Formats: sequence, C-alpha cells, structure tokens
Amino acid sequence: MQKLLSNLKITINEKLYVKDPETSELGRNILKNSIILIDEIGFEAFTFKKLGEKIQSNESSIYRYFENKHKLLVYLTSWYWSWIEYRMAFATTNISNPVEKLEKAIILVTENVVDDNATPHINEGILSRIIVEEFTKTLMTKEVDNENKEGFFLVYKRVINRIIDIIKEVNPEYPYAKSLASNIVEGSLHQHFLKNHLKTITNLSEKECATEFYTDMAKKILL
Amino acid sequence: MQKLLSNLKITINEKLYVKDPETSELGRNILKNSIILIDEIGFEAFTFKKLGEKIQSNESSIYRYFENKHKLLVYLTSWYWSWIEYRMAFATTNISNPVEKLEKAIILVTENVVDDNATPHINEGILSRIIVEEFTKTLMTKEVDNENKEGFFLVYKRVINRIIDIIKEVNPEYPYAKSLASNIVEGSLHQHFLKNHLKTITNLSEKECATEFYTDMAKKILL
DNA sequence: TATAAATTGATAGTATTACTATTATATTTG
DNA sequence: CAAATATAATAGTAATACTATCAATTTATA
Repeated sequence: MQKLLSNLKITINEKLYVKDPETSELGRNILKNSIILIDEIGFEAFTFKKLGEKIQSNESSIYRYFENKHKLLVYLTSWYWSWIEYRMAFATTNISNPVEKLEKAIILVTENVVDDNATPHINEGILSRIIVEEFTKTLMTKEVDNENKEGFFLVYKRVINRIIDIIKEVNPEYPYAKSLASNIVEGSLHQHFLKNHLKTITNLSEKECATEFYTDMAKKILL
Repeated sequence: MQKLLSNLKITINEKLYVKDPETSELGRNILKNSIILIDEIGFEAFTFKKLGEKIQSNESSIYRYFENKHKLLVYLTSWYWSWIEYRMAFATTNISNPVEKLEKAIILVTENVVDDNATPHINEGILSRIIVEEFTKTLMTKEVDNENKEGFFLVYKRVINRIIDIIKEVNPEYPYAKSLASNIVEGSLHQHFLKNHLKTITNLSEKECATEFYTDMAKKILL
C-alpha cells in the first residue's frame, strides 16, 4: 500500500503476494531492487538468488514475499497500471470537453515516464521501461485465463475501460471503441519498444514519445 | 488462400539453425511437432527433451538441428512471416489501385489463418496461433539488438516495409507510415490474443478477425 | 520485563532445465 | 564394400526454481 496524496493508496491484488511487501523494510527493498535488477539483466535472467545477493538478503526470505518471479512481475506491472489509473483519474476529472479528456488520457499512456518522487522505493521511470520490455510476458502465458479469473489484470483492464468510456463520449457511433482503446495502450508500448530496438519500422525517434501518432490516429478515427 | 508454388522453398537465415531442418525426415519432424507441442503446452514449458519423447527421437539429436529453443522459435516465426510475405507479394501484384492493394495487404495480416496444404510438415493454422501467443517473446529479450544485427528479424521487417510502401502510395503526405504499418501488424496479433483471453477489452468476437477494425482505421487515417 | 510470536538468515536438498561429451549403432553414398 | 554421415543412448554439469529445517534476531503483548 502506497500513499500518493495523503489519502490515496495503491492497493494490489492480495493473491499476488505471500506477504505484503509494502509492510516491511525488506519488502520495500525487494520491490525497489527487483525493478532495478529486471531492468538491468532482463526478466529471463532475473532470479531470486541474484536479487538476494543484490540486497544482501537470502533467497528464502524473498520467497516469503513472492511465490515466484512471475507473480512479482505481475505485482510490479499492477502497481504501474494503478499509478497510471490514478493519474488518469486526476488528469481527466472536471474536464467537460470529451476530446480534451481523450487527449489527456492518451498523453498519459503514450508519454515518456519520469520518476515521481512521491514513492521512494518505486522508480516509475525504470518501471516504465520494464513495462515496455516485459509487460506482455505477464499476459502471454498458458495460465492467463486462470490468472485473469483471479483478477491479476483488473487494473490494466480498468485503465483501458476508462479510455473506452471517453472514446464513447467523443463518438458514440464508432463501433470499435474497445479495440481502439486497447490498441492505443498496447500499441504505444510496442512503438516505444521499436524505437529502442527496431528503429526502421517506427516513426518515433530516440527521445520522442508516441503521443502525436496516437492522438492523430484517435482524432482521425473519431472526429 | 493461395498455394505455394510447387518449386518454391522458404529460405530461413542460416544462423538460426545448426543443420537445415528442411533437409531430412527428422528435421521436418522436429518442425512439425515443435509447432504442435508449443501450441499445446506453451513455449515456457516446451523443452527439447519433451519434443524428443513426442517424436521418439533423442534430445541430443534435436540439438544437432537447433542450438536452443529460442532459435527454433525464431526459425518458426521467420518461416511464418516468409509465408505471409510470399502471399502478400502475390495478392498485391498487378493491382494498380493503391487503396485496393492496401486492403489486400491488411487482410493478409489480420485474417484468421487456416492450414495451407502445400506444406505437409508445417500447419499454418497452428503456427499462426503460436505467432499470436509467442511472437513478441522472440523480440523482447536482452539479445534483441544483437539478433537484429544478425538479421533474425529481417523477414518480419520486410513484411512491414511492404505495407509501409503501400501506405505511402495511398497517402504520401501522411507522416507516420512506419508506425501505422507496425501498429497494424503487431496490433492485429494483440487483438487476436485479447479475443481469446481478455474478451472485455476488444470488439472482436470469438471467430471474428481483425480485418474490419484495421481496414476502417487505415482508411479513416489515410483517406 | 518476560515470554511468545513473528521475521529473517543460513544451510541443505530435490527435480527440472539446458545444455555438452562420448560412444555405439544405423544409414547413406561413392 | 568401405567410408562418411546421421542418429540414438547414456552420462554428466551447472543453473534454476523451488521446499524444508533450524537457528538467530527482532517485535509484540501480557
């Protein structure tokens, strides 16, 4: 549980952890350094043993917080989408013009993320790199249907549903609001991946974000 | 659905295999059954030992064809994109109207794939399911930059480049031809994934394909 | 303050994975 | 028919992904 504003907390599905990592120093250390280590060596090479060495703690202690590294990754990605959802609620509230609301929402899911100093043990900038490189791996497993039933991806779906609702406000006649919303969110991650690794098949340049491309897309489709 | 010309052989980057699997019975058996087994149990659980048991051959024999399961998966996905590229060349050649050409290209990368009987050891229908569930994993590794230099993803990029060229023919003023093309190809895979697993955030229904959504998108953006 | 309870650390152990190496046995080809 | 090549069988290694046990330490509570 993380305080953002004084009264707002990020809550993560209890099934994702054995012991809530936000409740202890070791737990917060696991979160902080797993983000750094996954970013450094990639999720495939990441192990609890290596993390234990990094934080000068024991492998077995980490297992008391997370059953396995997959659930840790789902935890981290859930945290990220909660953080996006929270900021999206803020950014779009009290805006009456639906087009403007959509613009704000698209900015949030397409921009380059920088660290938000409100959470000392989570570096959102690094976490967003993990989202780009590893998020789809949390979905693309043989367990996805069971995990979906358990609510592992609820926050992610909630972010997309918020965008779906705004799209419907902008143009109630458009028949593919759901696909457009999920396409923008997932597509933006993919465009960021391409700009880092397969530069020839994206228009995004090194430090550019995907906002212009997807804002242009949404407006041409909906208006 | 077109058939491959009888004398046409799909050529794959030589760095992806130790011994060309197309040149022997065992090799073709590896290809055929790896597709079936990966589809059945998922790429994470797939091992050369299990494949050896399935084809009544030995783990060590499979290692003489492929260095590791990652390269086998890249081989299979390269095969798939070559097959798509070949059919796209056929489907779009001799069509003078760029919009019609784009429609044909979009159909090829968004439709539901059924087996093409021309290749007895590759079931394209099953292979396309693997593409939906596993393709991004071939890209999203820490080795992506090296492997990209080695040309592992050339065929995939060639398919996208073909679509980029058609988009430019349709509308030379549009500034995001590359991102639109890569978004359609990757996005279509993602929409198919969502219709199978996270149905609430896509408009595609069970047996529907992504053609309508992306054709509509391309036309609204480009025309 | 004493004691119980919970947390963490250290060590050991297991099954599986991802290979490599060796040798024997088929099969193909020249 | 001999030589070359391909495959099968077996063994072995290091790493991974855990589980279990027990001791040491910290924290809570009566």
